[in-house]
Amino acid sequence: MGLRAKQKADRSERIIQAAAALFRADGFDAVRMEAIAALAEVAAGTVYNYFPTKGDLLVAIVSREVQEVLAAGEATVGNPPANAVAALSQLVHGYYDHSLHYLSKDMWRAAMAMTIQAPDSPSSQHYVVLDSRLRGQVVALLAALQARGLVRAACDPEALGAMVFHNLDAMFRGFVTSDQTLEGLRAEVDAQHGALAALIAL
Amino acid sequence: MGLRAKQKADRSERIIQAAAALFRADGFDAVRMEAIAALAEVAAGTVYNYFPTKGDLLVAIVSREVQEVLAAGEATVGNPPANAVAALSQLVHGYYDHSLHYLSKDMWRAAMAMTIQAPDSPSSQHYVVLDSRLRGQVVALLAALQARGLVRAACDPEALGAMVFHNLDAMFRGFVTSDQTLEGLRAEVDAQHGALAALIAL
DNA sequence: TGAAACAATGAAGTTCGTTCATTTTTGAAG
DNA sequence: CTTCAAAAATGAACGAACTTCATTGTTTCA
Repeated sequence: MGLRAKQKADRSERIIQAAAALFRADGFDAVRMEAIAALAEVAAGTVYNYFPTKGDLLVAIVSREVQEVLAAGEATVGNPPANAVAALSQLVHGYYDHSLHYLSKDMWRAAMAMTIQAPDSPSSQHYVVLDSRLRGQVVALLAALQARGLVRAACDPEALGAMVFHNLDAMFRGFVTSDQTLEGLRAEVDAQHGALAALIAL
Repeated sequence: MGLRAKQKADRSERIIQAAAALFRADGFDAVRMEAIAALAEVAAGTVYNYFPTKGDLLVAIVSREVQEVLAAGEATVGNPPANAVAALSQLVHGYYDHSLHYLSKDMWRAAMAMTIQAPDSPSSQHYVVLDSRLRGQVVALLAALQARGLVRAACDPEALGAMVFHNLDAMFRGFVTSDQTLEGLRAEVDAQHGALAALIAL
């Protein structure tokens, strides 16, 4: 890697770190691009050579977050607890417990709002891909449980997985748009998964 | 009703109508408050005597939409088809088929985005109330079906109703953020409700 | 060493939602 | 009918920050 490429990687990383720190501290809307540039020790215009819009900067951080929970989720899907509720809990708690590692509630709200309002922008499409990867993981978990005889054969993992994921997503949206705690969120989904498991578990 | 009150009602209605027409035609973001005021034949400042922000104007239109589908849904809840899938279909198709009556996809996206990004604003809280009324109606339908012996007694209508509603909501979000047709949307949820009914119906 | 390609710089522009001092209209009392 | 206080309408001007782009600087390679 030549000098130019190294500098590019360095700057990109510094910009992301600066943005993440400021977004968390002051809120997405309150942070000016100038401030990010200053903390990253570049000029404002330079930020735009790396991230086309302020929103792309946010999505880059979200992406990091989601990649990590996806990787952690692989372990659960590959070797799930021998119980439908416990397996779902393990996967979902993994998602939720890491959700505030890089991001704040405010940042999640900004990312979600952007994705809904401008679904055709490249960064929104990136977000949608991450979302469907998470959905795929829930589906895969249900399928794995079914293969192990822990979920009725009559269940459709694709349809039920989608429902479960949509529910997770809605609960998470409720979490980031209120002052609910992580404990409260976990308790709420666990209750729902208990109700569902009564129907699908063997 | 005195002249002053009548004029107030008149102007409020004219402003809503003007906003609805322009939002549909040109998209929420593209419409300037000046244009709404001009079409309603008032001054820009006057609009703000009736609606505190541009977003409130949008939520007022959404509110009208939701009030109407809630009223229509009452009929289904009070006298549901004698079959879980048919009952859910009837209720949900009522929601979906009316969703583009006053609003466009773009307007739904704008309303959803606002509500997520600024959940504490009065108009967002209004939106949340409407949302939970809809959720309550789905729960009430499941409870009604259960009372008629069409759904297993072991099911928890509260938990399952919430899951079903969150799923409806997610599918609708997918609809308004893509070029999916209403037919496509209906088919998708019907498939999921079929999968669910296999588990909960008697 | 020189020049072409690539990247950084940072000051200025643009665009609307919103505000508010001023003017106009309304309603009721004398 | 007149007066006047309260309510409402008016529309010009503001403000704020994301993004652009002409200019300047740096790296690469023959």
